[in-house]
Amino acid sequence: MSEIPQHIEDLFAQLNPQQRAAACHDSGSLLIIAGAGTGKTTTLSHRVAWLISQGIDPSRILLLTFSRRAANEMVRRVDALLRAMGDSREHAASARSRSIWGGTFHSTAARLLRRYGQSIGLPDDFTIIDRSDAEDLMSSLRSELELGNNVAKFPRKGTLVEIYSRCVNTCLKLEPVLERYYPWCLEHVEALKQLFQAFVDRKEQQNILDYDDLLLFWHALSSDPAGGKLLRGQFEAVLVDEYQDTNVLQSGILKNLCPDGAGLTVVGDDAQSIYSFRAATVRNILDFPEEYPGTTVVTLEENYRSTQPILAATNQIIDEAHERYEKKLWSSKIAGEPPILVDCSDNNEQADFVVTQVLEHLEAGIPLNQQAVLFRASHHSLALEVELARRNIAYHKYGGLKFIETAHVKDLMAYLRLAENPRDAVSGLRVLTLLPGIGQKKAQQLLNLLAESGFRFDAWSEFKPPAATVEHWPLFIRLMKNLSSPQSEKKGISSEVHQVRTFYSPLLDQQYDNGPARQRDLEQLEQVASRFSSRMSFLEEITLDPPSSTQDIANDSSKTDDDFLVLSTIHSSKGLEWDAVYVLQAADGSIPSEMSLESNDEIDEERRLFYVALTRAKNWLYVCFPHRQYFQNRRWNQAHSYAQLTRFISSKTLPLFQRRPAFNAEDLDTPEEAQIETTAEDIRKNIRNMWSS
DNA sequence: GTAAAGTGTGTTTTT
DNA sequence: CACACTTTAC
Repeated sequence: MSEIPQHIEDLFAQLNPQQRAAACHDSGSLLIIAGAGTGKTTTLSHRVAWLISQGIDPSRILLLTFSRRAANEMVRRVDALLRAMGDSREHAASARSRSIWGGTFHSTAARLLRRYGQSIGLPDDFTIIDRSDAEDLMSSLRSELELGNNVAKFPRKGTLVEIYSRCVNTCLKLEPVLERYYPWCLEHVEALKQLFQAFVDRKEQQNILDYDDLLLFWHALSSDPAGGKLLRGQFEAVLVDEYQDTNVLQSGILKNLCPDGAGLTVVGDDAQSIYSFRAATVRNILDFPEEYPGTTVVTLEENYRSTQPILAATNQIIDEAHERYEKKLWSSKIAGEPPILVDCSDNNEQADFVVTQVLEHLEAGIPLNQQAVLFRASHHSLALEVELARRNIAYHKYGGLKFIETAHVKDLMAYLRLAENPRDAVSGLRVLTLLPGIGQKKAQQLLNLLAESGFRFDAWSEFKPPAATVEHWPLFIRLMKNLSSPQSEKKGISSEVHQVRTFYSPLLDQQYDNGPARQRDLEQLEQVASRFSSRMSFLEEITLDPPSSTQDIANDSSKTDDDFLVLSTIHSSKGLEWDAVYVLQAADGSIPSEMSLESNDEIDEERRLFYVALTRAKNWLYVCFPHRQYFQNRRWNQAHSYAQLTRFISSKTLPLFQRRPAFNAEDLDTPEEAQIETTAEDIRKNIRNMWSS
């Protein structure tokens, strides 16, 4: 460690010795094992500030995080540090921190490929498709090639993309992937090969890249002798957050960027690896020291987040994992409430309990935004959402079905994407089949016509539309021509959204129910669009970093400081923390998920997931266990079974919790009104069901 | 031949 | 409730 000037010394004095060692490490490869709540973000931002203070040009620093939000937060903190370091040029400080390359692997890939992709023969005007677009493409190729027709158990489109994606991200061939993860698909190997081949070809023809391609081409670019040199010349320091959730392709990219590890810093926690379904491998972080000999390993174990009673429980839970690397988190916050295991009769009572407890904390001065409800699967929060709506409590839900994935939003984006890239037949097919009277076949003919004309929408004027299409057809052509005219760009992207909306609104009302609500979504999208300078950047941002909740979109610009409760999947809660945390559905089958019981590896990952959920809590932790589980099945409407407590609260863990029922007996007869209301509803439901088939 | 309406089945997590 | 597949309508 080199000598530290006094004014910088002061800034780093607030770090603990391990954090400080990490932040001020020299340029050799560095692995920071950062347990939950150990000040990872602080350490990483100090490290970036340190590197800059050592004379590294910020534009030659690459900071890879798992979301753009995390990247922005990091840059903000670096900025603050640079100012505090007394950079004489105040403005210079923020300009410098802004020039840092920050973002996700995927968004960074897009940026780099637009700049340098041509050197490996990739056009710079590609458009990017998301997961469901990839599924649509896969599905239309499947029917085009007539694969899997009349064949039992041919994988569905979602599974097809999953298999394909896993092959790409693990860098494995099809057969081993099938054997390991999809053995029931082995009989279709040949069909799959043919299909995936066509999938690759088609994406090339259409000048589109999917999520996997972004990594794949970045990897290819970095492997190329010339391309690799270019990228290595671009970056002097590379820092990676959440390294436990990277995959083989991503670690390969890093290896190409920093072959001997010089300038490379990775941060993560093997106990929080929860993305193996996305081909992330915990081996990346575990084997890092062998991959880069001479690596300095720093372990952060002092937890600044949770109270000791909460840590005692979470430490015990992670201790029981099959494979793990020893570290023991400790906290100086000795005193505190024990975590509470709440017995609920069913998920309605669970919802009731959460709302009651949330309000109690609110009255005691804990704002809603310092409280969060976490769950394994998006639908686990349904009953709670109903209750929150009924009692007028504001909430934001993260994870699950995103705003951007709803059909009407996808429709609108497809018009814009087709205008941006007329070769994009996925979007073409989508917008054409929206027109009444046009289905798969006619749409395909029209797309062929478009291709033959050199992708000029004029070509469609020759088409004789069927009766149902007549009134829409000329308007549609005019819309597409307007959007693709050079003048359109000048008027701004939100004017384009407006034009699309004008054309599409009547179709929307016809196509879907709940029209007004959907129309409102599109109005919001128009608002959002006004913040973007070009159609390309709008499309790219929206596909690579979609707003994670519908409410975010509404509030983003106006920054309403309305207080709201956070509802989130555990996956989306990564890296965050709240004063009070409520975990729903701590029952076997939900946590761990029924779907992930095949192997010890899968169960271990579910355990880590539970661990991640619990370690989000600072002061209060409630784990809810609804005893009775209802079946959603239409046929067995009223059926239920009695669940088991999640296996992750073992006999050794249980004593670390305080166990109590959701409501005490005396509480139960107080809210009489509500009591009678629900009872009546139950009776009606039962009566109705007596006559339903 | 093609589009649209109808029927039966299975539900995680996300860049 | 969306998906794959089937039947009916144009």
